[in-house]
Amino acid sequence: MARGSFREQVLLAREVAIVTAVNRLLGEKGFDAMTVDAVAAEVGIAKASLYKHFKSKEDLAAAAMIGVLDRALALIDTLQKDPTLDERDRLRAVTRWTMQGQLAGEMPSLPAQNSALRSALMTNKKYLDRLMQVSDLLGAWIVAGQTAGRLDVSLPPEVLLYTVYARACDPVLGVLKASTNFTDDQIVEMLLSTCFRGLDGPTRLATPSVIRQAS
Amino acid sequence: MARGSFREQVLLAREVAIVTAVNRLLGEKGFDAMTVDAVAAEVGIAKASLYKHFKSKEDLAAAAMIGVLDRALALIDTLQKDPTLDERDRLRAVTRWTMQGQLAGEMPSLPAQNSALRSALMTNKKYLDRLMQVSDLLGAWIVAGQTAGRLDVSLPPEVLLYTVYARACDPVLGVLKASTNFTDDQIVEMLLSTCFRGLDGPTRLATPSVIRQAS
DNA sequence: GTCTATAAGAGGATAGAC
DNA sequence: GTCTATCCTCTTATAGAC
Repeated sequence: MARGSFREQVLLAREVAIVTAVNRLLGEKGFDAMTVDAVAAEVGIAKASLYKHFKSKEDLAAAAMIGVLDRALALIDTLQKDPTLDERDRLRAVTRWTMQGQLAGEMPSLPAQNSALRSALMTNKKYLDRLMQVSDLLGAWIVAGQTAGRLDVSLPPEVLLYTVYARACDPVLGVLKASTNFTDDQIVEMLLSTCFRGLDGPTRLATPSVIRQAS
Repeated sequence: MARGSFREQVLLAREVAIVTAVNRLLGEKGFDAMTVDAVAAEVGIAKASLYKHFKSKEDLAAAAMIGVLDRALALIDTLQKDPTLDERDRLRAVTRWTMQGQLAGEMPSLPAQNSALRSALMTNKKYLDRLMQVSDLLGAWIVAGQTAGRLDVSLPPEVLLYTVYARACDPVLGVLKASTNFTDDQIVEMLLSTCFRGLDGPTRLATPSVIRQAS
């Protein structure tokens, strides 16, 4: 291994450390409340050094999001290969992973409102590529699950997809963790229940009059 | 009506105008992104004048939240009196109102993370009073609904309560509004379905093994 | 109570030496 | 690439005249 390669590895390790810190802080405080100073402090380097690796705060967040999507793609791939699971089981497993990550403080939560961050992400090819990959894969599961009658066919697939996505930033997780004595696992299983089975009791009512329409 | 009373009415009207503006901006941008300058501009007064009415930005947000809770209490009272509705219907109606308010941009969305705002709210007696009133009333409906088998009895009442609360800041509403052609009413009815009936298809699976535990 | 002007401080980003 | 020191902008909050 050449000397240049070693140096590169050191730099790569530093970037990994930066993204890890960003990931944690983004999960803990959200994008707005996270300061670049805090990231630099957690990594143990000067703020100016951060800007040699990433050109803006939005870039930092984008790197963290790309990491999450990469992990999601790896999980999806693993689930895809398990023949004992149907599509609903797989979607549930991804949702569970999402919730567990949030409770562990490793899931960067990006307010859907933020415009500066959103526009940065929407022009980030690496991010968009992975987001579309995830959406395509999950979307295929959803449609298959609906066809098999395991997922609600009266709802457009996008609605199911976005509902699953939203579990990554569901505030109920944090509120339950802070105000009750349930374990993380119990919280996750309960919210998986509200997500997939809903709040209704066992008495199923008539099919809702949801009207399908072009999206 | 005395002159002093007239002056007071003018001031009251001004405060109402301020809270209305805060409400709108809080719904549109959230607490962090809302600036006091923007509020002053929307009301049409100087920023310093704002601070004669409310002593801090947190106070502004608290006033808006109190207004929302007052409206919620009024709605709950109306629903309470309607004998044609069962508890689940009432909970659904409150959830629908919540979603409609968010889509109309009138529902201030407060990130559950924000500490400065949270601590300000937690020491605001008027806010806490109303929040507890709402929670008690909705909690009673939930327990009654569970007893009647209309709401999932395998979940603790708090989980149902917080899940309903979370619909006031569900990002799925905004995403669907921005990326599809569904009408507001369609979006609301679809998300009411995901909330109460869940994502599962008509084939109900075995009762989930959610373990009740002290909260 | 309303205004103009400004203090006070946080936070994103950069200059320039090494 | 890393550091220290600094700039600059934005935002909350207040001083002081009217």
